[in-house]
Amino acid sequence: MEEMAKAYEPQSVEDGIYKKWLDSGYFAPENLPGDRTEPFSIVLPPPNVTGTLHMGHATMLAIEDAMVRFARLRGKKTVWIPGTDHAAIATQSKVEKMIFESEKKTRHDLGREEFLTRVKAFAQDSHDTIVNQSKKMGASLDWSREAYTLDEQRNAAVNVAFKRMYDDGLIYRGYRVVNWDPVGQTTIADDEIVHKEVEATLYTFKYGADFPIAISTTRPETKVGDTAVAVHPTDKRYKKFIGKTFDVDFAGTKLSIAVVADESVDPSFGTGALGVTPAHSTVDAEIAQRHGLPMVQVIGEDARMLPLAGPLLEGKTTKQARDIVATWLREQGLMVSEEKTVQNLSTAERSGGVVEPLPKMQWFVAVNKEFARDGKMVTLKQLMQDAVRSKQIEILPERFDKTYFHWIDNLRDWCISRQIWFGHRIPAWFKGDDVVVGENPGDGWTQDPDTLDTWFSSGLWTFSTLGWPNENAPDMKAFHPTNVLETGYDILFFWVARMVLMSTYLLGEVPFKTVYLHGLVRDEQGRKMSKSLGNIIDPLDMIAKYGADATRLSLVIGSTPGNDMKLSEERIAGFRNFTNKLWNISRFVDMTTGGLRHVETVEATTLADKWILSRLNDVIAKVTAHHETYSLSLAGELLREFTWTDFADWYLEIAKVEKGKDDILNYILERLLILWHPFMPFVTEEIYTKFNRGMLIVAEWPSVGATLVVAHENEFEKLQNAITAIRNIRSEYKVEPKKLVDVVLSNDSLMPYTDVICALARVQNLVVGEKPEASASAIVGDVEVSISLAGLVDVAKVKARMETELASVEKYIAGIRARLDGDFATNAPENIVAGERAKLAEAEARREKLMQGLNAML
RNA sequence: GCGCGCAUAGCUCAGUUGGUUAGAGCGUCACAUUGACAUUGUGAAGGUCCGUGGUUCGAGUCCACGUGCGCGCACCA
Repeated sequence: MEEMAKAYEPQSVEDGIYKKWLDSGYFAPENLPGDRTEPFSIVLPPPNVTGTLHMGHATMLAIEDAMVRFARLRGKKTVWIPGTDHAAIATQSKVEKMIFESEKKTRHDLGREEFLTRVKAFAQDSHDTIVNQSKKMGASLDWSREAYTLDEQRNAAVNVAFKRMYDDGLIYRGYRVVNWDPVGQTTIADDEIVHKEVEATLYTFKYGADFPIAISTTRPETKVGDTAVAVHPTDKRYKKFIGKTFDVDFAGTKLSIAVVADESVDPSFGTGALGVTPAHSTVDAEIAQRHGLPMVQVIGEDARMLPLAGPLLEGKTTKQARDIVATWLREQGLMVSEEKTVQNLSTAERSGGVVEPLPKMQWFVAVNKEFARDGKMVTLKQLMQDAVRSKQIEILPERFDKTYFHWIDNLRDWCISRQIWFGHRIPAWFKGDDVVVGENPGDGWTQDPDTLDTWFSSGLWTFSTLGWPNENAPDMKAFHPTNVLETGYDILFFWVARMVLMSTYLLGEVPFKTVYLHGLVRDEQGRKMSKSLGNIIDPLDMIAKYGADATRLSLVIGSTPGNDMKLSEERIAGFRNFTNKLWNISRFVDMTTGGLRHVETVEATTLADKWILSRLNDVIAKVTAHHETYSLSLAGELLREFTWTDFADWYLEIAKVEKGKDDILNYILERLLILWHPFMPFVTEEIYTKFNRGMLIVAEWPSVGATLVVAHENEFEKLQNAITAIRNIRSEYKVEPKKLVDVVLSNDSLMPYTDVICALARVQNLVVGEKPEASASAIVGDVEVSISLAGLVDVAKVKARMETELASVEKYIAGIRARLDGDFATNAPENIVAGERAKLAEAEARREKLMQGLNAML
């Protein structure tokens, strides 16, 4: 038997253990032992192949792995599917940036094919890093099922989904105002926009001297594209102009401006009149549509003015054009006022470019269009709402329900085409004005050059990873809908909502039953971790320094759904101490019981045994329940409390003086390792090898009630006091506990504590009767030490303590009495009142004892 | 503007459906430490549960209003 090292060294064992798991094949459900019928499945939110994993990913892996390992230990047919996301725009812009920095070339210099080769190489690299990091974390992912949002199978799924939606009229092509990112040279979705506050000037002016209404704008250069002025229908100032059209000469362009009435105009803002630029504002485009106004595009894709903007502005940047128009207005005497204001500028999340709303021919998913489903007319929006409203999907924490509904209520058609190269090519083919969606119809047809929004393929993730579009794929039947989707709350809309859309539409079932939203990992001061702040904690560094188990614990314990978490290296170091504690508990049991071994059942003979075993049962029951409701943090805290305080600090101490506990120590330790395994898989697996019971990853979760014993609360307190007494005697008199053999009780002032002393005697294996004698003694070993307890206790201290206690008991009694005298006794439920009465009786008894003791001391 | 959240010990946070003496970790202080544990133990101090009002026999928990902070969405033309 090899002795365990004094301290646990994660670095020397973790890689070996992971390899052992891989070799066992247990990450794949078909290899799991036993006859498993109940499925448990999670698909990993695929990390973007844009780089490396950060603490957010580590949190995701730690939480999901805990869920998955728990399910596996509970005997479920468990699978956790890994994968990565091609993250279209994010990846393409990153590679573009890198290529430009090193070679000063753009993607157009390289050409589509060469550029895509470069992106693929980069993505492959990132992928390998991510996989390696996930393994370091101990993630029990089924690598045999690994998927990639841009691989062949997923592409097949995308094409089928696209065609089906197109055939149902839910995907359409339309000339609409979209968010154009002039830097990335692509359209982006509404939720890829980031608003930034910037200073701007609000110009108020008239289009021309003869135009009767003044308007306000921060973007006068767009006004060359105006076709109307909108006012509120009830606005008395302008009522007389509604329906009229004015021709004006504006900054070198001839404009024809109609005055229309629209409810959406706020009469109290500015002049109460809104210049309508249908081509360069989504809001204006909607107004224009309502009134049948023409759309004039004056800004191009390069964010420069088009010829239609007139000779004065053509070719100028929007900023230059703005100044030109402002100057022109001042010169013409048309400017009414100029004031500083704060403008919320729309920028592209990825490229940082200032978004320019432009009309473009794009592909859209219609979220408000009705289609037939099970004989009823529904919309995609309704499907998304119903899934959550009907509780088929439960969101944790619940409050995100509201956010979810709020978002869907405001949802507009989803623009899914992107003018970038990296991504799923849109499966649409053109020949003149003809369009075919699906396979290449043959010669003379050209495919749409655009690619799909990355979230289109991500939306299919729960089932594209399970073999869809083959609906008879065995994994589809076995594992869909998945049990949990665990992800950060920041992508509730981007991703979660779109998965609900795709799954309910394409499969008619929800993609998952529970959504567990974890918080963001922040630094000690609550700031986001970022490169520029230099406050990033790298998971790999932490694993190297403190071990994967400690890193995982720090991310799971103390983290509740939906709430951000502050993480510091200190915190991780604290959990490293705990992994070491568990190691040393095992080391102690190993050394003192002659080696770790499986014990099937145990019998509780002493008070301490009954207590610790009843605690264990309680912990098993509660930890199991917490896992089932995904309250991982609570489960972890409970386990830590039990392991450190109850088992290590108390029971192990008792075991040092009270022999014959070898079986119970082994019994509890083995079960403790299983209970801890979901949270700290490495150290538990390593210790478990000493039990010679095969691999812990497929052990059997302990059940409650194997040894159901109940110890009275009071007895537990006595034990604690007894242990304290041993320690005090030991330290004050420098007596080794094993040689303490005689206890003399000779002072009446200790009467209130005779129970405690009695318990102490029991722990010491001293023989005592029902009522403690004034003295008790026994001989252990060959040394006899005689100690009078009266001499050990500072009577003044005891008296003071008793007096304090008496005061608080009096107060407590008064409180209960007051309640019982009031309406409480008649109005509260009987069992509650009875409980109060019992507490009162108990407190009174305690008071009686304390008073007796105090009297004796006088 | 619309919506959501948070406020509990010095710090970070738990606190399940209201049940009556509010908990943990870290930190602080005191004591102990030849130990399975360099990473240990025991104990102590520390709280008007943001404020005000309400519902209730009973409120940290439910309701209303207020204050402070944070987040999401939309946007002002």
